[in-house]
Amino acid sequence: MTLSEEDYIKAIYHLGKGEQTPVSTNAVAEKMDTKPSSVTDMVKKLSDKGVVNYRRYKGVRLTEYGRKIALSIVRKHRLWEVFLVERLHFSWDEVHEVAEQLEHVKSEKLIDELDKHLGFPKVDPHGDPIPSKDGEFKKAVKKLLSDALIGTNGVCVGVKDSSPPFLKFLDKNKIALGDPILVLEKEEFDGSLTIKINNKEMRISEQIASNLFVEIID
Amino acid sequence: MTLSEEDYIKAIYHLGKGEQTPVSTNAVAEKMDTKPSSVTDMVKKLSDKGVVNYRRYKGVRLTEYGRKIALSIVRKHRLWEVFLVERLHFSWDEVHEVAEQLEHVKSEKLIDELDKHLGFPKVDPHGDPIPSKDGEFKKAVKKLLSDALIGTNGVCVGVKDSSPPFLKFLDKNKIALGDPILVLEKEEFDGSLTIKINNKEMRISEQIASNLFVEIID
DNA sequence: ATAATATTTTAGACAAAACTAAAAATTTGT
DNA sequence: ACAAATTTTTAGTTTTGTCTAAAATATTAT
Repeated sequence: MTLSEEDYIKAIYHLGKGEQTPVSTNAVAEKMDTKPSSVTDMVKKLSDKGVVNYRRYKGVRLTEYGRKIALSIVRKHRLWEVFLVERLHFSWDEVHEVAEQLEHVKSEKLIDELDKHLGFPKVDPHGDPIPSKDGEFKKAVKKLLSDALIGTNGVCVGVKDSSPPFLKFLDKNKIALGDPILVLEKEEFDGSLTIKINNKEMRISEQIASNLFVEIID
Repeated sequence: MTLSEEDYIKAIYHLGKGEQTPVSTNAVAEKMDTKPSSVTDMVKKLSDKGVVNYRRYKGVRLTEYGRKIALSIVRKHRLWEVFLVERLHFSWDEVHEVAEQLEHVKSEKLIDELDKHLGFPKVDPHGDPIPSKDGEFKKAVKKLLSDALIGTNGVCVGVKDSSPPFLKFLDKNKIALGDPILVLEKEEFDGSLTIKINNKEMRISEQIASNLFVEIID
């Protein structure tokens, strides 16, 4: 697979929400910042290679083979993201561009050893699950903290609102990405939550909770 | 710089022995496993960009600007090699191909953080020096271990005698290329050395020492 | 249902980087 | 010095991935 082919495969994978639904030419073009005619050309090539199913005017979707390739790219991307954040002091919003490049490096040993080196992480710094070597996901569910049930055990994996005031609030309250969170109580009246984070109980408003993404472990 | 341009720059750099001497079109073609006519084309383009000086039929050499680029690529290549060997359990002869890919990843922060992460290594696993960020080398000198002074810190980089018995000896004593060596003591009487290698002290005869090349860090 | 609109494909061109075959310049051998 | 051999360049193609403009198909709105 060439670099360009891999980029298309990844785009089709993401647009297809992990599979199924055929993706429109225009959608791919938009996502890849290219022209629809270019997409048509590439999609024909990928079809010849058995990576996608394509019928003109009807959109495109990955074959089982194409999905395998997509998952291996996603796996590489997310493992590199973990490496960048955990070992090289990148912040979680700086990693994407670099991981985008690293994901194209070809070496099975490299990625297996990287996985081992990082302790076989299950999610990337944004909380998205990392496919295993054989293409399986640990189905981790990402949801807003405000949507979590009482008793939910999760990991703080992202923010919806990334404005400075909100980030500053998190910082001041020592809430960081990767922190485990347990939901203890939920107030009917205002939707505020009592949570346990870093072994400390605290109460947060509905507004805060609805801007924090958590990943539910099971 | 495109990937291809970077490869040419690196080839010209290496063939020019770190600078100076003009390099022939044929030599570049041979090194890059391509045709001389392709080299001519590319070299013209690089000349237009100010990366090389080129006069037809007279060969090509890097400009000061081109040398800067070459050094930054070499720096990346060698830092990645250190990473692969020290952190991901690659052996020193497996790293080249992968480092060849990683060296093209563009991110200043990535390489600076990697450097820091690895503890600012001065040489790669083959004992070749790693250019610093501003393009300086710690001029590494290669000499026979038997010629090294007490206290010398170096890296094992080659053998003079490459006969099976000698190589077998090295293997049995877990002395491998890339291993760092510290000279602790030198016996007047027979020239035998006490060295520290892989965090283990051992004594080796003058004969062994005079067949092992080491690269001295400073 | 059909005209208007939007999407997608086709056809033809272009740039980058490679190649082949032939021409030009340089180097070598006598 | 000059013919032969070698090296290098030029000219013309090819492939990959892109683009524009125009044609074809699908969707939507009346």
